[in-house]
Amino acid sequence: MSEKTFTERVVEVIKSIPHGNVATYGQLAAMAGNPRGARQVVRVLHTLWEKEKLPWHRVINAKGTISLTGAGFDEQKVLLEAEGVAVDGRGAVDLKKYQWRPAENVSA
DNA sequence: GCCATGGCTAGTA
DNA sequence: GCCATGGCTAGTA
Repeated sequence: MSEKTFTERVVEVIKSIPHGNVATYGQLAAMAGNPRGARQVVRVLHTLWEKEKLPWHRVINAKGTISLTGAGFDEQKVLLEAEGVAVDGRGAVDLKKYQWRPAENVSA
């Protein structure tokens, strides 16, 4: 059988985060089939973002803030703001406003 | 062993 | 602030 691995599903789900939206590590893990796989989402981003051209900047933590520090923090903030996502000085994003909610996007 | 989490607790104001 | 959690990439033999 050629079942996709959890990692492959994580890659796909990250790729489908819409422009101008954000998703949390745990949310992506759940969408990929494992609600407890947040750490794996972290690993996928860390190791595959370049090779898979992942929109890594659209992934933030469950508190709704940027998890990166230093230069990475600044870059993520800039990339998000460039696509219309407001980020405050602490790196906080309004999840109510910008979190990706696939179900809401289903055409009526 | 590694990783950019997440959720809950204790301790302070 | 602490610690349980999950799946595996990179590098050597």
